[in-house]
Amino acid sequence: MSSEAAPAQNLIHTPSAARCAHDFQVNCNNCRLNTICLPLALDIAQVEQLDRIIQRSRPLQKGEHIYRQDEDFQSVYAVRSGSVKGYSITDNGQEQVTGFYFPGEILGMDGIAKNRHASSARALETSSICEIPFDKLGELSQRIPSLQKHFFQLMSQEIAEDQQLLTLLSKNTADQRVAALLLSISARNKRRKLSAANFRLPMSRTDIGNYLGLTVETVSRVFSRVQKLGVLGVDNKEITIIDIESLRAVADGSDIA
Amino acid sequence: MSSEAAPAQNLIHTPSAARCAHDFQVNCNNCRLNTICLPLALDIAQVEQLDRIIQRSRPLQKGEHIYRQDEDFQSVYAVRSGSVKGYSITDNGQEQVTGFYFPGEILGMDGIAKNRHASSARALETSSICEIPFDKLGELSQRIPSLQKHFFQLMSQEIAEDQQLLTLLSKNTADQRVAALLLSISARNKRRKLSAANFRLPMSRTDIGNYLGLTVETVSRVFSRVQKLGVLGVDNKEITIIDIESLRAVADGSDIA
DNA sequence: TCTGCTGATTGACTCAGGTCAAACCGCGCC
DNA sequence: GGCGCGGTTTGACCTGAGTCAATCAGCAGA
Repeated sequence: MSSEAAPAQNLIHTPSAARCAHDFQVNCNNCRLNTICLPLALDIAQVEQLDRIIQRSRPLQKGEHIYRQDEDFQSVYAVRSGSVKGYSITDNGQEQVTGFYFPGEILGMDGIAKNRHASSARALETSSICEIPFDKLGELSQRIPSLQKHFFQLMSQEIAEDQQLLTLLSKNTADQRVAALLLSISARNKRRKLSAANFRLPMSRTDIGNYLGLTVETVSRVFSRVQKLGVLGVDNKEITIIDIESLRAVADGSDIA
Repeated sequence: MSSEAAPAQNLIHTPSAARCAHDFQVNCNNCRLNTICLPLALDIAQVEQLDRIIQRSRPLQKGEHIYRQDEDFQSVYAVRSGSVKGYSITDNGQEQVTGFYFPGEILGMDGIAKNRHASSARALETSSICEIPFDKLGELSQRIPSLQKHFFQLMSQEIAEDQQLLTLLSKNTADQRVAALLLSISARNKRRKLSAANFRLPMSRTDIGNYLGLTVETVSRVFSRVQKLGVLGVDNKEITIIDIESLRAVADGSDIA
């Protein structure tokens, strides 16, 4: 359902090729993310059926929107490469970051209920996205039980994760929240066979703070403090987890020695 | 999918009748909640198919569990009467209230992802519950597209609501949070054709605080303050919304005159 | 190279809500 | 009736994170 694009394939400057999926020579069967975003139980023929409904457009530039709040809901999306920020604008006009999405992850499922997107999503860096038209996915799910099950599971997972986040926000200190986010990103990197200890944060401090219910200043102070303790190396957006056990200790509030 | 039990039918003291659905003389077609928890598009025959898989057991007493965190996931549940508290226990042993469920509402969907309940649920008062075995629901959804769609929508709605709650917790003051909860309960009462202005809170102040990321003391102070302003009447758990416009003003932070 | 802009950091001060402690209330039970 | 207990309220005080402000670093464009 999503595949990391080969770097050499960036077709941004060939607009005639845009929206033509074949040019990307990518499909679910050869995508190295398919163990993450596809149900394991699908056979090759079924994956091909799914593949046929998926639309792969040109990569999005940093800041471009995938969908906007209140737009008609048509599709859910899988991140193939890059990263995405989900956010909504509240009645009184402030932004609330609702999530960060990395390769292999699905976004847009909050729009199904009302047939209108409940949030917006924009690329945090140049990103490739697979679009999955939801009505076609529904039809296909009628015929492939394991696909239906997979989507129920994906949505359930998002519910469970949001509830964990609620706990984080309502019970934990600034240090714990930031540590938990870093551990989450590290774990998601690991799942994609990337370094769990070394990564570049694609989002700004402001976005991190917004997501975690903190101000920029507090996020910045936490980074400084934890760096001083020798738990993290922080060089602007470049993060090195030096002592993951201590980071876990920070995350669950058991003060480090 | 759920029906408010006739009060006279309380069979708690006739254990032999427990687990025998017929004794409750209740089904989805005669349930006055069916416009809330069923997809509108189902015809009578389809509702009967659904009805056949639903299990209605004896009413639960206050404090009894519907399911427990980490138990095998088998079913989702609909509240027919009463009310339910969802909560989870974090790694470090504290309780986090994840939601309150009223008649017509569905709970347990966070267990689908891992096939294990991610939270626990217990009755806040004597309550009747419809149990919907999830594997059978999945099969039925294969045959009834509008039922599949309805469940996708229900889950999507829960995601969207959780994200609104995240915003509430990360951006709003204690006053705003409490006001928002009261407005939510009021609106849900209204949907069930009950009084939007007068109701009894089934949960404790502690639960409210836990749910909203506040302490009991703060919740209590907010109630006192808002009561003194003439916006609410508070008599222990009995709530009267005296001035709903002002309550809305409190909820969105625009201070009342 | 300089200039301007956006994002990150650091410090000083404030305050909303947490903590701790003491009443208080309603209710079931003896 | 009196007793005990869990839940609620209120007060006094404290603190973690927000606010405001200054500075700094990185980078794009002239």
